[in-house]
Amino acid sequence: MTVESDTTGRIGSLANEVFTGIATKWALLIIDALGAETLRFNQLRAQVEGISHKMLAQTLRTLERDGIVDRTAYATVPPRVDYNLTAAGRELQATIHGICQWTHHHLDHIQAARDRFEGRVQ
Amino acid sequence: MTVESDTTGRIGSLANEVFTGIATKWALLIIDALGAETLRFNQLRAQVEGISHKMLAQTLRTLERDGIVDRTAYATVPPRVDYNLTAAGRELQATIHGICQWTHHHLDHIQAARDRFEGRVQ
DNA sequence: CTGGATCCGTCAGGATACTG
DNA sequence: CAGTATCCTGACGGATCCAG
Repeated sequence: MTVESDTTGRIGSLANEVFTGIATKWALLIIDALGAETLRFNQLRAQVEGISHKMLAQTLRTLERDGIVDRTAYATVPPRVDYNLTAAGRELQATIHGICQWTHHHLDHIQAARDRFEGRVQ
Repeated sequence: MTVESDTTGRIGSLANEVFTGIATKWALLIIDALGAETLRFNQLRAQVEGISHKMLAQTLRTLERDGIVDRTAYATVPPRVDYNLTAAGRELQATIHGICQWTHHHLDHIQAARDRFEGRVQ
């Protein structure tokens, strides 16, 4: 429905690009973590299990660019930067949180499915 | 409950492993596609834009193993295999569909945020 | 038509060091 | 503390061929 805009930008490719950006382990975990409260860089690093310094910075940058995460830097020393979700980001977080909840609630179910699968494949 | 399975007893690692499996572009798109209707292999291939033969088969396998996707093969010739979501899978699909919807609804918002960001970074 | 198996290039992403 | 830049390895994932 009315997808073709101009010569340069196909909306479809933008959608794919954006989706590719958030359909990532780290992006999803970061967004979910920010759902609870505003966090600073190293607080996020501690909260998102196993994420590296580089990936956190990199992912936060694209999330900020796409208007999902809001970044506010204070000119203090040492510097202090707060990250929180934008209005759009909070909407997204609500659904993402559902995935995390689902994973948590179905762990035993999944374990059983795996055992069944293993026996099935011999 | 049902945590004490292996020597390590790390339920956290299972959760992380499962989450890593579904927090993927292809997995999310496949699950969302199956939300609408039962689909066959090549129907899925056509529906999930840009997915390769290999990744479709591979992702479907792990989704089946984790009890998210149900696979039913008919012993006909040529063979015919139907994929659909399990009960747990449908729960998951509901939240995943929210992400797809979000992406679709916020495209203009994102585009504006990008433009703003570009100007901001000089 | 479904779905392995193999080869192979690309790049995501970790480790490290450096700046403000 | 926050963020960037560089190097380098492993795996993700595409293309292709083979099988039931």
